Amino acid sequence: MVKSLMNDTQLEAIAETFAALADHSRLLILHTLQRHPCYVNELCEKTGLKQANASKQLGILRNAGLIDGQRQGNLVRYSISEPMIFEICELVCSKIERDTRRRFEELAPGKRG
Amino acid sequence: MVKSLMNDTQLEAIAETFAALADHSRLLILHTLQRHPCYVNELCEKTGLKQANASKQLGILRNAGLIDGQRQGNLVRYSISEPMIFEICELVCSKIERDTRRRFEELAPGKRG
DNA sequence: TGACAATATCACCATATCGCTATATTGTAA
DNA sequence: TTACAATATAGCGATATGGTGATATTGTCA
Repeated sequence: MVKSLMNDTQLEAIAETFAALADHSRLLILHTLQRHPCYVNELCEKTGLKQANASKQLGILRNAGLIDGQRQGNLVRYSISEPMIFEICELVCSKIERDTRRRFEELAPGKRG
Repeated sequence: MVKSLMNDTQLEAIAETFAALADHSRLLILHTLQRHPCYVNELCEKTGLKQANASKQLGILRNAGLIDGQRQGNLVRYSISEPMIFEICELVCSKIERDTRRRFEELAPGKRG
């Protein structure tokens, strides 16, 4: 077994960041916050998530250091704290598009799209 | 609830890609394959993963379209099929470094590193 | 064909996670 | 203080996942 350039702690930290991104609801939240910061109730309305679930997912995103929440009286205003995630998502999206196109070509070779 | 620019299928596809990246063992495999393609037994040796587990995780990575496996007689040679993942990992790594440094600064303000 | 090697898959246990309801916490205003 | 609103947390059931040993599959060679 080879000595790794990456140690376990680093790998675990990277894995945790990806885990925070690996959920439909949380991606939806991030996608919503990308347009503009939101209070929790707004987020629930826009995403269709229930309040308890939204709070839970927001906590996970905040723990991962991807978003930031600031109390404003009775409300909490969440915003993206790590714009880098959109670069990442764009890379993934382009990969998925490529995959989809390739799979389509395999199914219907020569067809124009 | 607002109409999303991203539909559920797209979000699910993105989430699945991140899920494939959200595991310590799989990151270790990718990190190993980044240096050069490997046969399964080599991979087991280098990563310390057991054969059954390595096969399982390799299957997940292949399903996610991140790696590619080619039979060569009795062996199967795996290689990265999506170099983009290293761009992604680098972005995440730099974020983690930043976070770590910031946390360190908060604990020991003014200290030189 | 049979014996063997490399890899993949199966069945299982332990653990983690999602979304839910109910409840607790925190802040405002009277 | 009480009443109320916004958010967070607890606890639950259902489901998914990681790692394991055992076994199946696939390929090589005699």
